[in-house]
Amino acid sequence: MVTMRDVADRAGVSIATVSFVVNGSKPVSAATRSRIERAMAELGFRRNAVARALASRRTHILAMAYPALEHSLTAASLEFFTSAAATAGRRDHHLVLWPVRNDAAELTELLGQGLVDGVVLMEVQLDDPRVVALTDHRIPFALIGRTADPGPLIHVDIDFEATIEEATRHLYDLGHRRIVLVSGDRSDPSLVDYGPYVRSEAAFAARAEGYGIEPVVLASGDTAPAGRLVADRLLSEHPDATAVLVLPEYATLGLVSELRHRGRSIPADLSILPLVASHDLPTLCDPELTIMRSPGPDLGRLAVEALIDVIDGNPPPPPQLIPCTLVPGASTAAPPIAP
Amino acid sequence: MVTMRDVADRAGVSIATVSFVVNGSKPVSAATRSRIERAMAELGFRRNAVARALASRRTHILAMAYPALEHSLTAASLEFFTSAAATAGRRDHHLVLWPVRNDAAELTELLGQGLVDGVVLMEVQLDDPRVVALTDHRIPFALIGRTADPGPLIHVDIDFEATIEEATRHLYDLGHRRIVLVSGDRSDPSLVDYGPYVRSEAAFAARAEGYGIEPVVLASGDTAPAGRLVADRLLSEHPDATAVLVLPEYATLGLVSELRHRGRSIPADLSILPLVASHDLPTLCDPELTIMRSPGPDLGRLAVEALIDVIDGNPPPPPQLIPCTLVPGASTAAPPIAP
DNA sequence: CTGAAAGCGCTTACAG
DNA sequence: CTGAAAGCGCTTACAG
Repeated sequence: MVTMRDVADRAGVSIATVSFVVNGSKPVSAATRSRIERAMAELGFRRNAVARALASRRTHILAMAYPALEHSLTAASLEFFTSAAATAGRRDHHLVLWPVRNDAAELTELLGQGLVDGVVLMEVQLDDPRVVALTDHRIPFALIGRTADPGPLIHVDIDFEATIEEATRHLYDLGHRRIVLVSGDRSDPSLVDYGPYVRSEAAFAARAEGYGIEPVVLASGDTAPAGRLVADRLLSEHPDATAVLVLPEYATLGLVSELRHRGRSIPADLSILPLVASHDLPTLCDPELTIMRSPGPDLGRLAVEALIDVIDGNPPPPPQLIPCTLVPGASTAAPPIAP
Repeated sequence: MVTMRDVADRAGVSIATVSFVVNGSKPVSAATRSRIERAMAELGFRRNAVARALASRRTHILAMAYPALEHSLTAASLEFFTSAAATAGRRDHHLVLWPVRNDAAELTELLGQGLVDGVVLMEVQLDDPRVVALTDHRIPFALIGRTADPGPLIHVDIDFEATIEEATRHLYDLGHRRIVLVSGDRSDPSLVDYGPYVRSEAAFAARAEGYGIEPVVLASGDTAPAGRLVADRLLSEHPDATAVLVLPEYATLGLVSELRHRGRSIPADLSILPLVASHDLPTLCDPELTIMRSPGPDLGRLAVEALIDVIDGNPPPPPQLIPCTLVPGASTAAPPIAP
């Protein structure tokens, strides 16, 4: 391994000076700088990140905590990750996906080791023990999502109110008056308290009231089979529905497939509009879906930028709520019977 | 931060002795051990992993290199990751998903920093520059997949020959004599050289010859729309086919959906059998698919165990090839016209 | 069984 | 602009 010592010897300077040019942390004369740079190139010097971390108390590693062993990573989470990683790279940090069980203990264990400078937390519960652990530890962290009362916590999230507003208006303007929201399955213990479901249901209730329509909500797990089951309930319990907003992304697949299997034409008989959709969701269905596109890439980037700002000792940017945006496809149209 | 110094002072011993009990690296008398353990508990001591890494030259971090910015993580890769991470945890290591562009340069950059003790490489090409970079760097690594000639490289992979053999026999025994293999799109520059496609096509050709049937191969990208397109070609170019083996996992979704849309009944008219399927694939389709289940979890575990063995200086276990296993579902049956 | 000390490869006041 | 030196928090021969 080539060390700064080796470079310093070959360039005839002290290791401090080598450090100054490697980090650009202090002015160095052009002459000695070029001697050092040549020595580094000739020796193939690479700064050891572990030693740097110990001396500077910064590992430059950011962990995206991910409950790997609980459930599979969703497409939405992957969008956060990809964009967050790219942003971190641009700012001289590594962002890695770190499997951590969905409770506070394993996270605390990780933090105690001092390997990471900051944490990005996804799938935040309204009342999340991991947020408590992070706060107690005084480690910088950013939420993608938010607790019931995030206060001054650094966070970015989807603006569910604005998303529901635009989605509902889109359907209303097409003429729909019987709109069903398929939300998440709140009986699942890990989701009783899941912000996106809670906030969307509340926003839908408010919006529906504003439009004078009934706010019907069906719960569904986030899998294709669960989506098929909800298609059943939709047809039997709400046969007059003409449009469906869908929150759990994978349920959409089963819902659409089962509705078509039962002879319903989309969008002629029923309009389908997923509310927080990843990039690839539309092509997974036939017809290609109209979606509310998730701002996942933006959220991943903003979360990491805020996090690194705080680590650097800068004031954190204010929390940001970003709505999903309507991307036209072939799954929404006017209802079969004009109102 | 509580350090070993603090613990040593409170227990009235040297930091060396503290280190011995923390690591269990040397015998310590019961009396002083319990004094130290009490001191650690009272102070809430957590060993600093960065200092440990610098002193011991082992970070205990394993990177699963993942080309995040090139394409999204597939369900199959996630299965590797989850199982690999769990295995690493059991053996006192962290396995994290590290976004690294799919060329040698960024990987070399990462290795140079000395942050990781070993690397697990996925989506290995037959001729893979990353393998060269890893070898040159003399860092321990394990492949999930393999190069054209892996030689003594540590690797685990799917046994494509056995998988094709079992899948083809399953269909043949049901009575099928017109079997099409949907393989990957080799015109994609990143996949010209992709082992699973190359090896499966070769194995299928050999097997088909053994059964005296024609080895028809269609190429498809690994997306649902690509799967729809291949359904087109299947019906127009090979209208007499009665069964389809499918390699690109996501293409299966589009293929099945388009075939049903065109009025083909599965499995009455056509049997569909995905060859390397993740756990959740069957439920994404209706009817639920018969699949060749990927041994992803086994491969992830075996790769990490081999890797840690080598890092520990033990002889590496021999390479392992594991076939996919047939999991019955509702997408294969006898062909419509008995042979 | 336990301790003093060197050392891992850097960063960073401090001096000049 | 440059260097000598302390220090980051551990591990690990080496002695006793």
